[in-house]
Parts: sequence; C-alpha cells; structure tokens
Amino acid sequence: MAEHDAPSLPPTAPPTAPPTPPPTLPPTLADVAEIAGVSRQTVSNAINNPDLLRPDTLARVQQAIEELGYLPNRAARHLRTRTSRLIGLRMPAAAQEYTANAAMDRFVHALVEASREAGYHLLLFSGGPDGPGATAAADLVAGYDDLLRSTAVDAFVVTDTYLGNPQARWLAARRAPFVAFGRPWDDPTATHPWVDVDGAAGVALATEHLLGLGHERIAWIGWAAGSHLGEDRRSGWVRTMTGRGLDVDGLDARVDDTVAGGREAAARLLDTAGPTAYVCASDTLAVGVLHALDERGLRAGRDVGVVGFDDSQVAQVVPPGLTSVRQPLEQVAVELVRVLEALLAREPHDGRGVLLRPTLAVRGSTASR
Amino acid sequence: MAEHDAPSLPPTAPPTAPPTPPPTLPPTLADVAEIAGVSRQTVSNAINNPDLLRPDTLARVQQAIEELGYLPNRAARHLRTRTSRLIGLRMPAAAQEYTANAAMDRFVHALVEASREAGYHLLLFSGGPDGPGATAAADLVAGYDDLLRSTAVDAFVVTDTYLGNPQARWLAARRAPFVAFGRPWDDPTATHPWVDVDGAAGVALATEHLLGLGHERIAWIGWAAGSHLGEDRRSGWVRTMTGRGLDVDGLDARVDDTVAGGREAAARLLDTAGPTAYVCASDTLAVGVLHALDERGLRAGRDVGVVGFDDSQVAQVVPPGLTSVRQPLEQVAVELVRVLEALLAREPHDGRGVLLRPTLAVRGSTASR
DNA sequence: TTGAAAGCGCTAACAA
DNA sequence: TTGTTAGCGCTTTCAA
Repeated sequence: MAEHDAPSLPPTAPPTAPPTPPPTLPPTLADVAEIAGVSRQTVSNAINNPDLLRPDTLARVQQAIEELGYLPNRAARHLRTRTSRLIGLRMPAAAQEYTANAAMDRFVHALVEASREAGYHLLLFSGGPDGPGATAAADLVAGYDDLLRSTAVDAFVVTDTYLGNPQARWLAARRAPFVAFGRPWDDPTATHPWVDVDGAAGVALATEHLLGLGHERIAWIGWAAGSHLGEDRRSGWVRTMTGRGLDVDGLDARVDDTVAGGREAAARLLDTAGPTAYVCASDTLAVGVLHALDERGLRAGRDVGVVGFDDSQVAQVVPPGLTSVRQPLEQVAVELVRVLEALLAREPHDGRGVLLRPTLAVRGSTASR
Repeated sequence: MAEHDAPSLPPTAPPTAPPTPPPTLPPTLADVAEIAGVSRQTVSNAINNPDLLRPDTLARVQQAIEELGYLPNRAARHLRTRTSRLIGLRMPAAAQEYTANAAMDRFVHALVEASREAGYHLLLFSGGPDGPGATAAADLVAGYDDLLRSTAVDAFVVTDTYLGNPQARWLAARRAPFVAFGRPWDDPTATHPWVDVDGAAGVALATEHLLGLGHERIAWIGWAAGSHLGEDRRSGWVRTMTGRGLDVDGLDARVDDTVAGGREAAARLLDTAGPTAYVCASDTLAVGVLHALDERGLRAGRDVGVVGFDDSQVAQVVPPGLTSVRQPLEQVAVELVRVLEALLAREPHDGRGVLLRPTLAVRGSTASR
C-alpha cells in the first residue's frame, strides 16, 4: 500500500538536489516539458488541445505526464482562465428539528455526483451565524457576495428559494451566474434559469393512487396559506379530486409543519369529515397522521391510507412504511448542472425553467384495502 | 434591491474606457493602490500586515478598499501562497437506504460552520461512480489523489473510516495533511490525528439511564462481530451491566443493520430472555424493536424501554419518540478544524486523538415506568 | 514605513 | 506543428 503510486521523487533527495521540503512539491508543466523535450506551451496543448499536436509528440508528452503523475495546478489555471470549476452551494441554516431539510442530504449527494461528471467540484459555504437578527438581506447574501468578489466560484446553485428569494434577485442584479432549485414564485418578472419539481403533479399522483385504491373521501393536510410551495402542492389535490367530481369541502386542514400539527389536524378531520385517506404536504405531517390513527386504534394502510411528501428517511422506517412523493433529486442535480454549463458557455437562455415530475414511493401506509 | 452594493463601475462605461464585458471584472489590488495613491505592495500589507503601515496610510487604503468593494482574488493568492483555504471532504457513496448516513447531513452542516469560522470553505467531492467493482483501493483514493496533485485543497477530513480506511494510510504515506473522523481501529501503528466519539461511553450512558429507570434485564442489539465500531459500542453495555453485577448472557443479538434485523432480534429475545429494555447500536435497529413491540401489543416507554444510537431524524418523529445516543457532531467539527489548523501550521502533533463524549436525547421510548 | 522587482504555474496571442 | 512572450493578481524578498 505504501508504495502504491508513490511521489515521483525518492524520499531521500540526492546530494546534488536542493533540500526539498518534506511534502514534495507536485510536478509542474515545466517539469513535464523538460522530460518530454518540448516547450511548456506544447504540454499545455497536449492537455487542452491535443488535436494540435503531431501524434508522436503527443505520445511523448503524455508519457512524461504519466511518468511524473502530473496534474495541472488548479490555482494557476484558475488565475489564468478565470474559471475555478467550482460551484458554490450555500447550506441553509442547520435543521433545528426534523423539517423541510429532509431531502437536503440526498440533494447534496446528487449535486456532487452531477458536478463531478461535468468536471466541477462543489464549494459549500454558509452565510454566517444564523442567530436572531441574522435574517436581514445583507446577511443572506453575505456568503454569496464574498465568493463572487473573490472569484472563488464560477456559479451558484441557489436552493433556499422558499424564503422569498432575495438571493436570486441580488445575484441577477449582479449578473452573477446561478441556477435556482425552485421557481421564482413571488417574482414573475424574474428571468433567471431554474429547475424545480412539480409538487402539484406529485400530489396529484398521490391522490390518484388513493383513488385507485377505492378511496373517495381523501383529505389534505397542508401548510398555512401564503406558502407558494404549499399552495402548489395543495392544488394537485384539489385538481384531482374535483376532476373526479369529488367534493373537497371540509376535507382539508392548514397547520404548521410539525408532527403535532399533523396529528391534531388528522384527529379533527376524523371527527368532522371522516376521511378514509390523507395526503400531506410533508412527511412530518404524515407522521403526525400516523400518530393520530394509532391513538384511535386505526391501522394505517388497512383502515386509512396516508401519503407523505419528500420520501425522507422517516418514510422508509416508520411502521408500516409511509407512502410518499419522491422528488427526482438526481435528475434535478443533472439538470441544474446542465443549465449551469450552458450559462457559463454563454449560450442564449430561453427564459423557461425546467419542471420535473416526482414519483411515488408506495409503502405500507397505502396497502390495498 | 438592485442598487444595493452595486458594482463599482457604472453600467454604461465612459466613452474613453474599453468596452468591458458585461459582468464587470472585480477590482484588483492595483485598482485599490491607484485610488489610495500607494503601491500595490502597500495595499497587500494593509490587508495582511496592517501593523506595518502608518495609521493614516492604512486608513486611506482601507477607505479605497471599502469604496471599491475590494476582496483579494483567491486564485492569485492561492497560487502565490500555496494555500487554497479549502478543506476537502469526500461524500461517501449515496445512502441507498436509510443507514449509517443518518448523521451525515448534520455533520456536513457542522463542518461547514466550523470551517467558516476558521476562514475555510468546504470542497465536496465524490470518488467516482460507486458501481460494482468500484471498491478497489485505487478508486477509493482517486478523488483524493486528484485534488492533492492539483493542489486544490489544503487538507482533507476523512470520514469513511469504517471501511477499513485505506484512505488514511494512503494519505499518510503521501504526507498529505488530513484529520480523520474516526479512530484507526485496524491500524494501531497509525500516527495521524483523529477525532472520534466515544461510542462505548454513549452506550454506557444509555444503559445507566435505563438502570436508573429500574430496568435490570437490558438487552443489546448490535451488529455482526468484526465491526470495531460495533464492538466498541457493545462494550459500553457489557461494562455497565457487569459493573452493576448484572448478567448479560443470552441478552444480546448480532444482526444486520436493518429494521427487519432489529425487529426479528427483538422478537427472539422477547421469547428467550424477556428483557424489559433494549439498547441498540443504531436507530435503525431501534425502530425494528419498536416494530416488534408493536406487533406484540407492547408499548415502548410504558412496557419496554428502547434506546437507539445517532439521534437521527427518525428518532425525533417516530412514536412515541425514540431515546437515542447523540453524537456531538458540532463539537467534532470544531475539533477537526482545530486539529487541521495546527497541522497546517506545522505545529508538532502529539499523536493522540481526540475522543468526545456523546449525550443522550431522552424521549418517550424510555418514559419512566 | 513604503516601493520595486520577481515569480507562483498556467494559457492566450502571436511568431516561427 | 511548435516555441516565445506576456501576463492573470497576488505576496515574498529586498532595497530605498
């Protein structure tokens, strides 16, 4: 293991060599050029424009590169080309409790992978302490501003659009390259590129699934009005129900995104409307519904159908398994990177966003009756 | 919003100026120097060695910096100083199902935050496709190797030590600066710095908590022998039980880290040993125990105590709330960065790792009887 | 206390 | 097809 792909210079430097610092400096373009007997520029071309070289020269250079284990110094390349091949991603405020960040982990994974395939790395940053009073616009964009001014990243992926999205407007005003994960709900004039998941379609999918199982009194438990994201998801339920000629009156609740909120809403609806199934705006709310059913001695899946949203870890392990709308985050990541590449290549942007359809992860909470 | 902290040059360039590309180039040291009427070097000193300047010169330079919104170009600084102020972190293979990655999200958050406070950013990478056959050592270190040779990061945080940790050995052989989150279990000769959480102490804490509630027949559900991590956690249970003169024979199970594994083990133990409480090596297993209790009509917390490990999102929302050992990941992150800074400052390393004590998040599954 | 010169490693522009 | 020159923006060294 120790000798695998070891540094090219021997650990004990020959007496003629100057005393090199312990961690041997990586080889440079000049080193390769010397070994291959060509100029530095030719080595550069061998890497960036191999077509320009005569085959035999190319082969000689490539062998020298191989021999030395050469890789271009990113800082030098960055400085010269003005591209860092780094994509900036701000980590939203740490999830205090289990909330909307349920899918963040999966998304970051997917984005790292998609970026890698495009030759980019992800630079993670945070906007400073998220204490009280730190919500001013200046603080929200602080991290972006620093990275932009220090030319540390080529572009940003902006995720926390649900906050009202001052970042997107600010970045757009700065002409900074970025793609948003999330539609510019509250700014119809926005022209920046974005990728989003069609929440309404996801909820429609969930509702249809329940209809297919024979449910007709399907309730909706969502968030307080005013959240674009929440209203969008709710509309999928309304659309599907009314499309089947089913009434939605009295079958919905608007609560905080907590387990307790879901539990209380479910219990209340059970008393007033007696639904046979619930579709929820989040897994958190759905778990609350499971609680409520449990307390009444009702069995999720057998007695009452329940569907959540986000396909979080919880959905996978909570008994009897929670059916949940799953965002295609891998696909989102690929699209984000694709749009970013087009943006950085200055390709004209048609101003339309990319809307992806979620899928449904079916589990025990909607077992057939 | 649009004019907030706008680029320093007017959008319409004066006729004498060359046509600047749309996204105005950020100001450089030279720009600041000109405005302040000093040399570039003096501006550099104003930033890096302000003590060297006469107060009035310093003030003049600082005002020019402010005026221009100047921030040093990271690529240039990186090239010159050979430090990127970037910490590399490899994202382990995407969590296929809910498994050990339960805490990864929280850890990344914590590390971003700790890094920021030390003036570092996090560079996320992955080691290429994680398909079958991609587990060879060469692939495991591929991502590290590239970043190292291209001098993209100053140091690494290595997390996936449970795999047997070829990375740590490889990085050490390369003399690459890194800190491991996790002890070098299978290599007692390793001398690299590490930070870890005392799993045995965490399980001991859990066991004592149950003893304090009056439990005496406390079972252990852990992983198959051979996992250092698992054996360490198990030892906390053995130590605490025997310390109280309680017998552990027949009270433990070794299974795969799945909900089904935990469920079956719990059921089996219920039949053979009749424990009144379970301590588990993971939240996944603990959820399995909850399933088993549920199936027997037993109530977690009231009838049987259950404790998990990792304080995952699941522990927070699964009814009736799962008591769980919580790793101090924020503290881990701070220590990792502290050790890294010492390492990069070439401070002598005493060869001892940092071992942190977890806490216990108490919830309904260990309600007092 | 400030400035001038040199150079980190690379690539764009041009010349041979 | 290959080589030469210059310079990206910064800091280190040394001189004033």
